Amino acid sequence: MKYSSFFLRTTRDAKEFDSINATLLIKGGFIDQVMSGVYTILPIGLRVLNNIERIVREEMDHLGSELLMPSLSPVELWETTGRTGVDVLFEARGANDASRKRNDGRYILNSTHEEVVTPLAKKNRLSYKDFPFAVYQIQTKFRNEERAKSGLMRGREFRMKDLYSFHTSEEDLLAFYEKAKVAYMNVFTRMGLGQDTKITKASGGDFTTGFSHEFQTICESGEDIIYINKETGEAFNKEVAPAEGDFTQHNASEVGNIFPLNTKFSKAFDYTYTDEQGKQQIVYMGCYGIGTSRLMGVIVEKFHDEKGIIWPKSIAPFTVYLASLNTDDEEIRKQADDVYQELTKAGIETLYDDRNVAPGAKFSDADLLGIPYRVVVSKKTGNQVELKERTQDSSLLLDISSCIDRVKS
RNA sequence: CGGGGCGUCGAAUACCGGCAGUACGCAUGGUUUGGGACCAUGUAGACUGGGUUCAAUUCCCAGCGCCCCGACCA
Repeated sequence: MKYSSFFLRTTRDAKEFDSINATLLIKGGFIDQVMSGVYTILPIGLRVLNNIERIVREEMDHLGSELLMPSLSPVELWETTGRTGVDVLFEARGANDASRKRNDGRYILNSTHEEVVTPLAKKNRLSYKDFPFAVYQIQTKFRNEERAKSGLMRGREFRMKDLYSFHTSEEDLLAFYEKAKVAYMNVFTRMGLGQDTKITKASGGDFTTGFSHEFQTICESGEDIIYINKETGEAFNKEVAPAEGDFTQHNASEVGNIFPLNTKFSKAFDYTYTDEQGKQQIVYMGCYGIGTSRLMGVIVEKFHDEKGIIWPKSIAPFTVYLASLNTDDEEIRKQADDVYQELTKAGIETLYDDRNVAPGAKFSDADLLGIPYRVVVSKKTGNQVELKERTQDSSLLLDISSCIDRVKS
């Protein structure tokens, strides 16, 4: 991708926002605020989000089948489960519904999808032979947070992966629940968050009288407080923290949350299956969420320095930032074009800064954007290139082929 | 949802009851090119509605929006 034709604009003098992720993502042109808690994901930001969601997909495909449910649903479904009173729900109606005297103009902008997925499953999974099964989606969710804040950490519209599992017994549900924990940790580990992400006991909230489990990433700007038992390593959300024991306290941000729903929604929708004896039995369900856009914010909070973002290689928007200096020199321009071709041919995703701007502007953009490798072509580099990692201060002068080998290794 | 603050060129800010300023960006020309270069010229701005006043961007009221603190966060 050539910088000059990419829809990307960084700013030098953006003001400081209430969180590091908001400041760096806005300065770097990853996101643009449309209103409180609502952001456009700009092209370079979308590359990151897509990478995050690709990893989530790869892990979730082991658990269930991907589908896509709608953002809009009829309010009647929510009346069935009694969740219309939840105050984060956005209600929507057609602009002309009132004047047309229609009374079917009430919709919910879905904040989660139990109300959609349970009737769906009930349509075609009715025999014990059909169980267990699970479906998931990655989709935009709406929650009317009373106070949106901290950039991507707490928006009113955000991206989420939500998976729903269906079982013939509580034991089977719990077995799947443990498999989901493993898959979740794989996701966070692949993004560099494995060490600092704790499976945390939390309240079951509206869903269950028992515990749910949150995946909490220890993070200064996190909105939650968790306690970790020094002896056992067990983690607890503040809301369920036990009084006994020796604990360390941490700020943390919730990147995932899983609930054993048991029969809450199957009862509401009267979802039963036929067992081997021909009898009707109630279905057991679980739900499992990962906030993918929030993950993007948390990763920035975890991985940055005074110069900008430091993306983990697995989700970086590009692998290489290619900067050609001395762009008015025809020969160097041509050499940089060739290096760009070579990198691209080698399958390395490259942002080629071909702009006619001062070298410092290119270096600071490379740092701010957090791309893992920086490759420089200039009159100093001769017929070689200079390779520098984002995390290191020193650079190496290399032939293009050994540069490619290093980047790919 | 309680409390507070703020709305000024594209973004950031300043001053002011009487011609709205700065540096950034953007445009044009020239000089530059290893850590956000420089010169010249140009470009563009007072959230909306009402009130007070000879005169309102400035003071008052309302609305809308944004931000911060707290509560909330299935």
